[in-house]
Amino acid sequence: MIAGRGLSGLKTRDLAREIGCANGAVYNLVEDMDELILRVGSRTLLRLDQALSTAEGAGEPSPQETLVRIAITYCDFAAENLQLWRALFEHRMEAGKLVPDWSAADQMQLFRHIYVPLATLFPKRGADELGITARSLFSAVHGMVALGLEQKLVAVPLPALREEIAGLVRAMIDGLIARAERSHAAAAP
Amino acid sequence: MIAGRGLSGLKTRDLAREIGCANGAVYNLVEDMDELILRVGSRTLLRLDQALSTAEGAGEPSPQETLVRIAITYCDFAAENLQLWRALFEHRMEAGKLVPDWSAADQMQLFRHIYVPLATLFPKRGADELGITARSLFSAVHGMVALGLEQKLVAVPLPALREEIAGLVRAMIDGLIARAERSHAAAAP
DNA sequence: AAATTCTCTTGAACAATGTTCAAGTCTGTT
DNA sequence: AACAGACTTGAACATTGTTCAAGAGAATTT
Repeated sequence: MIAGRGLSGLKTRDLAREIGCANGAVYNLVEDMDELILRVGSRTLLRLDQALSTAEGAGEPSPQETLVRIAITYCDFAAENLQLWRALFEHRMEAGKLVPDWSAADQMQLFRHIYVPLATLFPKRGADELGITARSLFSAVHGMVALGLEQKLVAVPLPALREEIAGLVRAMIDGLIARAERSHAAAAP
Repeated sequence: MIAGRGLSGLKTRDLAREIGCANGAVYNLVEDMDELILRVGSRTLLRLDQALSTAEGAGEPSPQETLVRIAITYCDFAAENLQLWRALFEHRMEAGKLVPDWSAADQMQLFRHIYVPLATLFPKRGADELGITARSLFSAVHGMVALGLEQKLVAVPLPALREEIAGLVRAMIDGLIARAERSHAAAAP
C-alpha cells in the first residue's frame, strides 16, 4: 500500500480490508503503525543494499567509477521505488519514541558501499575521517536525488538527472583528490 | 507554533485559542491549513533570502568563496530556524492540489544567489546549463544540511558540519573547474 | 429611530483515522 | 465434555481538519 499510494495513503482500515481481517486485528501483527512503516523500511533498505552490491560486482572499475556507479544506482533505485524510498525519509517517529535498534542498524550498513572505495582512494585518512567523508558524499548525492525526483520545481528528466549526478560525483572526487595531493605536497615538499 | 513545535504540532484548535477566536474563525483568515503553511514558508524563504544577501555583501571574495559562504549561511540558517526550515520540505500538498503561483515563485528566487557566482566561474556555459548546475549544487548542499541536522544517525556537531560543507563545496567547484578546463583543452588543443 | 442587510463569530457537528477493549469464537488440552 | 488460552471482531474513543446553521454586531437605508 505504501508503494502504491505513499505513506499518507496507508490507512489501518484499508490495510485490514486488504489482508482480510478486522481493523483491530492489525495490532496483533504489529505494535504500531510506526513499527509497520519501519519494517517496510527495513525491507526497502535491504533491497537497496542488494542493488548496490549488484552494481559494484560488474567488472573491476576504478574506485572513482565505482562511486559513480553507486550514486547512479541509488538514483535509479529511488526512481523505481519512489514511494517506498520516500517513506524512508518522510517518516517521523511520533514524539518521544526513538527508533528501535534493528531499524537503526539497517541504515548504517549502507555506508560501507561508499566507505570501501573511498578508503582505496584516500589510504592516508583514518577511519573516522573516511566515515565522515562517506556520509558527506552520500548526503550530497541523496540531496540531488531527493530534489531531482521532486517534480515540484523544474521537472528534470531522469537521464539528465543521472548525468548531473555522475558529473558532480566525479567533480567532487576530483576535487577531494586534488585537495588531498595539495595538502600532501604542502606537508612534505 | 510551527517554529515551536514543528509542522505536526500545528493544530487548528490550539491556533484558534492562541489568537483568541473560535476554531472555525481560522478559516476566514486562510483557505486551508495548506495555505497557512505555505504563507509561513513564504516568510521563511524571504528571511533566508535576506540572510544570503547579507552573507554575500561582506567584502569582495572570489566566486568560489562566495559559493562557500552561501552554503555555510544556508547551513546556519537551517540550524537556527530548524523547524521552520524543515516545514519548507516536509510539507506535502494534499493530493491533486498544486502549489499556488505566489509560493512557487518564491522558491525560484533563491537560485540567483548561486547562479551569479557560477556564471562568473563558467562564462562559457549557457543559461540553461548554469541553471542546472546551480540546482545541482544547491541540492547537494541541501542534502548535507538535511542529513547533517537530522540527529538520527551519527550526531555531527555543527562546527564539524560547517567544515564538511565548506570542504565539499570547494572540492565540487575545483572539480567542476578542472573538468571544464580539460574539455576546453580537448576541444582546442 | 427603526429596519434591513451584510459580514463576522461561534460552537456544535461531521468525517476520517489511529488505537483500545469487552465480548464472542475457535482451537487444543485435560 | 469441560476448560483454558489465544485470536478475532466490531463497536467505541480520542484527535483533528473542515463545514455550517444560527446568532451578534455594525453599517446603511428608509
